[in-house]
Amino acid sequence: MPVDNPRRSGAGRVGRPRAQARPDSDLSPREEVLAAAAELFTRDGYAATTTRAVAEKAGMRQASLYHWFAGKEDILATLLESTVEPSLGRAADLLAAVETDPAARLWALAAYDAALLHRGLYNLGALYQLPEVRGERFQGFRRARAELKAAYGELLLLLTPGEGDLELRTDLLFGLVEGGVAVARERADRDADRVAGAVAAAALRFAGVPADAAAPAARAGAALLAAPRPAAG
Amino acid sequence: MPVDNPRRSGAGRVGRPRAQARPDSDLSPREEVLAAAAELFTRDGYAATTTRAVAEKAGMRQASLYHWFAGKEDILATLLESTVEPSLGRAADLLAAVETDPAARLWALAAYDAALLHRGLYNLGALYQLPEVRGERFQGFRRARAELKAAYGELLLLLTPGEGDLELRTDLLFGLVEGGVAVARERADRDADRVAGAVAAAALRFAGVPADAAAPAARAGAALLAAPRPAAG
DNA sequence: ATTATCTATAGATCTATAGATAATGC
DNA sequence: ATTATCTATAGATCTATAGATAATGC
Repeated sequence: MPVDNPRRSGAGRVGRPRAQARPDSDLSPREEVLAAAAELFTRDGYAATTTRAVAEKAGMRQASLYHWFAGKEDILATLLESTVEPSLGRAADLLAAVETDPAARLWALAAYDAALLHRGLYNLGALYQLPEVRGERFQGFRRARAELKAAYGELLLLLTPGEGDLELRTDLLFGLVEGGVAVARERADRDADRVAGAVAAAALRFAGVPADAAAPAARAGAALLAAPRPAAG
Repeated sequence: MPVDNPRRSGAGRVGRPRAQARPDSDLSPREEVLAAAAELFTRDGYAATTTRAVAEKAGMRQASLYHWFAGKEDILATLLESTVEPSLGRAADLLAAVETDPAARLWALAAYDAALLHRGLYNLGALYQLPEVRGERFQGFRRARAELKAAYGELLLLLTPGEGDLELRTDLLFGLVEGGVAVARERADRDADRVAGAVAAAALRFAGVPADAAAPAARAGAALLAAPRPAAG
């Protein structure tokens, strides 16, 4: 089986050289494939993207893909997992910060998550809807996404105790973030931070945070994101 | 070219009989194809659904599809258009009702739209994200959807005059409805009206409607939907 | 004559595997 | 010996077209 982090560049790479030599990319071949796939999947759609197109964009032949991934689904699953994980890590930190105003924590979670969905190559938000994602290989991703949603739910409960239908309201809050970014992303001229701030403000209103409390909560939330993350343990 | 509404059932249908006779369906062959495609596209995804599967579910052979539609894309475009159009009609009525409280009108629009997205076979909300939808055949759909979004924007402007960034906030409101329904739909045990009510309530909060004004606005909005639609002028 | 269907199939892919090859590692 | 790549291709589809056929309409 291939090693996760082979020497990335320079002379003296193990293995047969590529048919099309390319400038050194600083990425491992595995990462090159993921980056290529992320761009093509989001631009052209998962089903419409061929393994050949991914491989060529990554600088290798179609068959070489299979040295790094079990198949096309494996690539998608890896990408999806890598998109939720950072938000999930943040969510854990924010849930643990029990002394901090829940409104600030919700602002921080929504802003972080929205910025991640918006930025980078990855508008994988849209891919969540894919029926392929129902398959077994995607269980890890689905679990992580459900956990992230549950974090929104916990903060929402702190902000609106006593209101019924928490589960449905959690789904709508989560849908606001994912769907809001998806629609906002249809215009190319917006930067991630602006969208993230607007999404986070909307999340606070959704959670019933009064208008005069919103601005301080946003400031506190931004400060949470700026601070170094607490060490695990 | 085929006629839009051929005799739907009974003995004496024009044309060669189907290979697999079926109980009369009350639908025209065209409608049978659309119903079959709607279910398969949303269940298995557009790309993963073959023309053969659609045809067989509709009770005809694969090639017979092409008598009614120019191709697979044509079927999808027709479906998408038919999903937005009713909401668009409602939106026009609601924008014209200038004497009515904008909060009630926004409630009505969001609830109607959400219920439509949630109900029926059609969770075509998810298909909006498809890269195929960028093609030329989908221009009509895209225009209709943009017009629907603009209606949300007009009501939002009435409710929050003076707040900046109206365009981005409109996108987020629209994303809240589409995305909220998409996530809420992941659980099968919710009925459309409950989801629609929750989405509409969230839309009011998003638009800054104060908590004590929300319940009356919801009642007035529901009344708007219950009343017969005004005749076109 | 017109219509709605059918059967048959050309042509175009696309994924994944088999097996060879050209580097470095030891 | 190990690794990362390559070339070649089997096998499986899938869409859309060509042309025939079996009803009703007039």
